[in-house]
Amino acid sequence: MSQVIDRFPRITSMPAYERVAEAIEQEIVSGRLRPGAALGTEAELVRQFGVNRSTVREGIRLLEQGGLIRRDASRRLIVGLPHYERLASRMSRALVLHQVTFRELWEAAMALSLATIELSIDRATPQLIEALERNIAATEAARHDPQRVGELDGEFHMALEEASGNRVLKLAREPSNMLIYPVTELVVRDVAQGAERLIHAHRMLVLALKERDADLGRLWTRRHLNDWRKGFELGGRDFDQPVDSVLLDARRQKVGE
Amino acid sequence: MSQVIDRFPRITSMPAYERVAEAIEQEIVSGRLRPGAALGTEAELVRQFGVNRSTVREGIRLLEQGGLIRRDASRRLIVGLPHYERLASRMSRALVLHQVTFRELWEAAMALSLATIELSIDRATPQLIEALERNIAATEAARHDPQRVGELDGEFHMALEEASGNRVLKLAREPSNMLIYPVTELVVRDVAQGAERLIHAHRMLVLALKERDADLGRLWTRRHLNDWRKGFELGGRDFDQPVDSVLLDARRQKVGE
DNA sequence: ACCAATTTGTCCGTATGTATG
DNA sequence: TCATACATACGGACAAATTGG
Repeated sequence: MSQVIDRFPRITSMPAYERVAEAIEQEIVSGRLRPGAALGTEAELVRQFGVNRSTVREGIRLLEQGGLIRRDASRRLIVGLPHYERLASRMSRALVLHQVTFRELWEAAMALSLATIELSIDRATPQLIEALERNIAATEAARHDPQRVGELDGEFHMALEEASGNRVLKLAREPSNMLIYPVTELVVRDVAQGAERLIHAHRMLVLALKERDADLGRLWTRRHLNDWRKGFELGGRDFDQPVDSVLLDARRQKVGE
Repeated sequence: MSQVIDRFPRITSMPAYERVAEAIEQEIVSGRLRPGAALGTEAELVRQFGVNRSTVREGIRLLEQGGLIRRDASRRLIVGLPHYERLASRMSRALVLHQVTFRELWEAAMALSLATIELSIDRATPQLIEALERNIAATEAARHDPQRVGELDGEFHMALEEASGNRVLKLAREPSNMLIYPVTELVVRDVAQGAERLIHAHRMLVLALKERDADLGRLWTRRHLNDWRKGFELGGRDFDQPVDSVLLDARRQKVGE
């Protein structure tokens, strides 16, 4: 047995099903195949690549999982546009497997929330502010239902990210969100006045949007997240503890992936 | 044909290969199968699941793509730990397909860079500061080689993210980085004094780390990124133009994925 | 270093359920 | 309603690579 560390992947090693996947992927990322375009039947791919159906099918599975290709209602292959949520779900799963801590999640959420509110203050439309106010009203109505409050809080911040007009920011936040919001429910449940403090913070954030007051937005973003952290620690939880896979399981059941 | 929108996915619809993949995934994310653990041979999985080998293989391909399982040197299946870079690569590919603009990338990079420098100032070790200084020295030596300057700039910020001690932040930035740094080379090439300004900014960032001066760190992070933006626009490029797939192709060739 | 057993990669043929026209 | 096309799934087969004696 050789002790030498391989520097190069052996050139003969790439199986046919990987090459099939890569060939199709190249066509898509290069733009020659647009999202929504039909990829042809398996039989056609068999003919084009000159490999067996089983091989084509394995290659298809590789891309199918990443969302790069998918099947329409009649199970025909079409080029797909990888959806944010799907990728975010994989990211948060990776975060859990890497045992990141709640502190890391919280720090990242703070940075991204501050950027989100700043951009939203510049770009928020009346329609969006109205949607946020409806969300606050719904949260007030559900203030005694921690689970619903947690859900509505997630929707509030999702709408805020939408308002920022920055999809990169939204995508960067999503993995953290998927792990943080399930805990919000617990925080609201544990802390007396938790729901009220959350609602008030949301109100002040909307006020900041209306007045286009960036300082106010930053202030209440910080307070809102600090409240979350205090609630987290008041519940006897360790801020430097790795995110538990239990959280991910709960989240995945809701998403229904 | 029914015009009714389906409310529920039909329960019989999940193909056997998907159920195979999901069953294995559950074992992994729940922690019952640890990264590095052997998954058994295909024949064993055929026996356990009671399906055909082709079906097992298709299910395996689904997980293989996400990095959740991989093959060791002898092509046996083992549980893998999805690597950041792999996911970041898919994320940036999705960003390109969604035609995000350089403005969106830049705004996200700004938010994350500011957070990174703040945390790094709290947590940077002497070893790390030394590594950053070596990087600056190397950049000075290569100041007339735009490509090398671009690479070293990427390494500088990567090290800075490492110093922040926050993997979520690092992961959130990586997709933007993969699209931004290839352009840094062009910016340095176009702008006279580009390399000098870059080097000076890096020096001031290291100074901020040494003095533990957060204000200084934020100031020069902003200046550094504003420089990048000015250079981008001086090159006649449109800041609100979608990221071109050409960039991704160039990047993917370097990574060699 | 050779040999036998195991395992993966690939291929072939066929049957079945389902969607489309 | 019927016929066709297609994806899904199965069983079997063989070559190449790898392992372990």
